[in-house]
Amino acid sequence: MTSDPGLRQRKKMRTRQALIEGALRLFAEKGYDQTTVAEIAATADVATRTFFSYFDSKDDIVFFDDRSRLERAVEIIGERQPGEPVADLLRRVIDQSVFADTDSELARKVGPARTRLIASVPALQARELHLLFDIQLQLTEALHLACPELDLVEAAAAVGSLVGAIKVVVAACQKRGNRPEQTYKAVQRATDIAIDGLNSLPRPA
Amino acid sequence: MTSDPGLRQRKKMRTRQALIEGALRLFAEKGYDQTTVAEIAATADVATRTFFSYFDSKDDIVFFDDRSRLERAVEIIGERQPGEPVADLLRRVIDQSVFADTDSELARKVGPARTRLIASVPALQARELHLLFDIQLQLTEALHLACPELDLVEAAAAVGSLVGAIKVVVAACQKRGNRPEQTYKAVQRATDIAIDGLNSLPRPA
DNA sequence: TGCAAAACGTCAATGAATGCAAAATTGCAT
DNA sequence: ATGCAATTTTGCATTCATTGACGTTTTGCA
Repeated sequence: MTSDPGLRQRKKMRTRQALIEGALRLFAEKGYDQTTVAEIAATADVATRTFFSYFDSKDDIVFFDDRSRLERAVEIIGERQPGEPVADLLRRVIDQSVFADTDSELARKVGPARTRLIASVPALQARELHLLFDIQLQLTEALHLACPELDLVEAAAAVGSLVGAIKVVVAACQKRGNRPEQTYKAVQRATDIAIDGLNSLPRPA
Repeated sequence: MTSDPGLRQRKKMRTRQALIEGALRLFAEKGYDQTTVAEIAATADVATRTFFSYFDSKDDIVFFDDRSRLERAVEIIGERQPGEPVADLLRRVIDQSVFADTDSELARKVGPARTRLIASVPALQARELHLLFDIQLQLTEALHLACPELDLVEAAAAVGSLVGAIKVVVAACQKRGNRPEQTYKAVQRATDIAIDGLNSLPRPA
């Protein structure tokens, strides 16, 4: 399958790619709300209707690589070393699927611009949170499978606690306008807090 | 201000209430997607256009009491007893603002039906997650203010970790079709895990 | 080459959301 | 009670995402 994309598939890939690049370029140039689906379709020389056979909605196109990120994460969980502590495993998941650039050069190219875009468009924020939520449910299943010592509730709590801590911390950093480096440190701190628990926080003087 | 709503305000309140009740009734009867804003407006005897001066969007009306829940939560955080452990404080916040019914009888009346509705409509799920995210940022600020021993990152991690664990656990329970009672127990467990940290989870055999 | 499936495009319709200016209501002062 | 000013409500037009139905074109394969 990977060896034989076939003309048909290759063509679809190219169109898909063209739509993504066109969309992100337009979003950057004119803003998300000011860009219509028709315009996006035009950049790839397809009909407006066709756009919707590639993406379910206008906002979907911004998250084109979510699926591959999730797959990588599930893969990492599946490769858990027997006896490896859950905390260690999840640390690796975060590092390699959230921070690592996806294989595609495309993802690398748009990375920071996309982050800014999402942060500035409420509709995209909502979409991202929804996708992330779904991802967490799938990670929960994967974790439950890979760690027989965890019941489903424990797996869900582990995933939710870690991802939740990171997500809110990142948002708080962005809101305050932190540099990426500081934000990265904050993520490490958030991870530690989730792993060590709220009781590990500093006590009142 | 509470003593003198004035005819104008009272009328607005009644219209608002009528819109909410009409909308939720229609959503329950015909489903969310099958209900148009025009129909909702009709149940309250106002023009379609007027709906949008009461709510920013069709999905907004489902979350009519979010604001008051948030306000209660912030209030509770503000009343923190000096020296009270963060974990205890946040436990109370969860109990009293998430589970407790809001003051309004309306919220109580629609409670369970609304939960089912949101779970079944993707657009509402996304909206809920977005609102919840925003709420978490505000709780982070409140917590940071009430607990000087916590820096902003720590406060954000605390809120995100706890809320994240609970949210994912609840979803996992619903997905599996658990009874409300089991789900409630699972929330307690999720809370404990967030507070004690992922390292408190059972180790592999 | 020729057929069946897959993809694309055209057309039309629905419905959310918004801007605008006119019409109706209400609060308040005279 | 009357009238003015502020606030709301409304009707209307418009834009745009999204979807369904259906005919046309391409591509894969026998």
